[in-house]
Amino acid sequence: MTRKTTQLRPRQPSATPAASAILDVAEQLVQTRGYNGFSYADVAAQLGVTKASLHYHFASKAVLGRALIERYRTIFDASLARIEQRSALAGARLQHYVELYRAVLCDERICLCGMLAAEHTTLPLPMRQSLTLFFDTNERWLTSVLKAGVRSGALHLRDSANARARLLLGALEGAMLLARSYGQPARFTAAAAQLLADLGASSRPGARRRPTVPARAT
Amino acid sequence: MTRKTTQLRPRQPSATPAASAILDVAEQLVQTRGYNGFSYADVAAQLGVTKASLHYHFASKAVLGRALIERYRTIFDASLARIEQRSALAGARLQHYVELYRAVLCDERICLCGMLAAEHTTLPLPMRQSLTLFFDTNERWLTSVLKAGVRSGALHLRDSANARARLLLGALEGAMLLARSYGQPARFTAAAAQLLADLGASSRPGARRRPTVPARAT
DNA sequence: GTTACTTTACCTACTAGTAAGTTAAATGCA
DNA sequence: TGCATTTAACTTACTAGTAGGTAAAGTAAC
Repeated sequence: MTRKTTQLRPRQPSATPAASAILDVAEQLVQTRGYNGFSYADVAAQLGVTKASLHYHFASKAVLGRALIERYRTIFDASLARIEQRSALAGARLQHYVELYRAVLCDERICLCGMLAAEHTTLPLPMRQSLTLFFDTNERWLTSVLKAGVRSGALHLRDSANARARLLLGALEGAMLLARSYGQPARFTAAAAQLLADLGASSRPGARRRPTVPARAT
Repeated sequence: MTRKTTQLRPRQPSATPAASAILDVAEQLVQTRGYNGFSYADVAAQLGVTKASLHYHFASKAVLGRALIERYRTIFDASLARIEQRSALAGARLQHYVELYRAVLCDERICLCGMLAAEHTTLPLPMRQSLTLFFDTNERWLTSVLKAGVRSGALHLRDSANARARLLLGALEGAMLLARSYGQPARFTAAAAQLLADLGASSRPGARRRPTVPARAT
């Protein structure tokens, strides 16, 4: 009698090359078609493997979905850290933040978490929790950048930095949504430029609306 | 030989009470779970009829989906017309426009077309076309309201009325998305208030930022 | 007795998920 | 070093359930 036959679960949760390839394909599918708009069969077909093989790496679709958000958030966090390293000014940091979104959109995708937010009510609890974590992280980062911008005099807010951060986050997600459904990434760029201009930040990194130090002519 | 057997399609496309009940249920389902997140079985179960009965009224899911958007747009258009009748000031009109969205959100839904925009790539062509029509209509209406507001001096825009209309539309859709996934409608209200304040409109209908008549102290 | 509507009974395709067998490489140990 | 044993990484072949959709018969009212 064969007792210990198949036993799922690889050593490292999702860091193996195969698992990461699955995540790549699944991510693209969720960002274009949504969580309810793709199946294990789609992923398997694109990778040229069987569905069962996917189940070996990610026991269920819910587990895969969660891993997707976790990885997305990790990579996003790293991008935010890089922005802080490379740019000191609030305006430039926001500029680069917008650029993160633009890159996604130009790949004919929308933000993974924006998409999942739409499907929120149909998602398993762990996915909903990870989702909130992603938005919270973004909100906190934006809030701190906005606060710094206000302190330095580069930005001018009517309302609290936190409220403005939430507005920005939602507005960028919404702008992506519409820009993609029109197939016009420029719609997103235009919206983002206005949102930043509303903060008193100019649309080009380095420039200022009311420079504290006289701007050097080139 | 039975020649003329079952022949689908009722006289009036979707105006019968039964058809409109189907649309009601389907609309709620799409607004909460998405087009790919509900099935004919769900609608049938909620109405206590069979799936086949639904197919009599709406031959396919795509047909139902299109009818959903068309009806939504018609009703939305009527609401916009009513706003124009009842309010003359741009600020008040925008206020009421926001109120349309808020009502949807407080019903634990998001905008039908915002949801469908997320699922855009998976939708049949007719639905995508109707969707664009909805957004175009909204954009035009907002543009005209903004233009009137600028003319009257009630609003102040840095950019074109059209660009600002697109921003508003996207920002409101995005704010809904996030507010619902947090289960906090107040997040939407806060975002909307800021968006209107950014136009130089105050957050309460009737009031102004720089009143031409001195404000009465209470 | 036709028109409007609904049901029963089905179909095919696809969904997530599972059980058990296969292969190739890593590992334990004589 | 050589062979046995694990184990990671799959595959084949299947499950039960659901998806959207159809054919034909039944009912009820004008």
